[in-house]
Amino acid sequence: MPELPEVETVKETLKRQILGKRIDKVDVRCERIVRGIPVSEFTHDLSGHVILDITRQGKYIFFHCDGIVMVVHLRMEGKFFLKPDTDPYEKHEHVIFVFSDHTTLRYHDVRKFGTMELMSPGTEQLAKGVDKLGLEPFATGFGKDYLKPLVQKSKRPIKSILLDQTVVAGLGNIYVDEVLFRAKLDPKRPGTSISDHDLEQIAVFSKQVLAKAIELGGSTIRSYVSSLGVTGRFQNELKVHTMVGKPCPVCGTVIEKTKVGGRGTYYCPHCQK
DNA sequence: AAGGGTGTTGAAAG
DNA sequence: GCTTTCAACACCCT
Repeated sequence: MPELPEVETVKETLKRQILGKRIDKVDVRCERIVRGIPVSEFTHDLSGHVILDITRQGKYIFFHCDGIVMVVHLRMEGKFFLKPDTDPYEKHEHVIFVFSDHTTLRYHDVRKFGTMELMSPGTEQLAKGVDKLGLEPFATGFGKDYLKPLVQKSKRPIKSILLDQTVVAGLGNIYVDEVLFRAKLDPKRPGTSISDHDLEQIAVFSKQVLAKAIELGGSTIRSYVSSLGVTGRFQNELKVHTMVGKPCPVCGTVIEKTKVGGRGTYYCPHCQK
């Protein structure tokens, strides 16, 4: 369920629920989720440590413990649930963190794409993927001038450029469609064709859309079971994404669905040039 | 009922 | 390099 607003919501919810808890043991039932080190080392290194803080960068979540940092990416369908340790494990609960207070944090991931990796405190910026992240839309310095060389020197479709996490950290398939609709840009336009004014629009709407989505707790589409902290309400604000066949809220033209860079893409063929 | 699609990303191939 | 395609996996919907 991960784009920046959903990950932010998960992070905030987790902070309220598990800060200060001590990990007694970790049960890994799907080994491929743990990256970089053997599972035995992963569980050993986390056991006995207290969760002191939880932070987010792009779509990555950092669990800061005393002496170790766990870097998690939810990929397509990763979710966390807090449950009593007496609850039976469910089918897709692949990593279970058992706390000393007999609660458990369950990592649920139907497709098993999510990742967890351990870093020494202070080196988490070097984690794979994190090391190449571009600026978040809210970061100081994010704006037209930052985007200019990254966008205007690329022939790739503007949508693909904005999905590239080394360019903008945090935008994903939903919010890119929404940003490009508000900026009135055809998702297939090559980066080289994007004007300075367009870049300004992209920067402004990236901030605006993500801020509103965070405020509403992210989006819940595809009727997911509500996961920890993620029963968002931004889906009610979506203007194009998932709206194929519906009228454009601006001009009434029927919203179309196409494919850009292999991703399902919703847009208004009249408004977005 | 097989095939295409799904809020991601990185490895491989061109 | 840069850009595109595809695989990782399980499930849902035509």
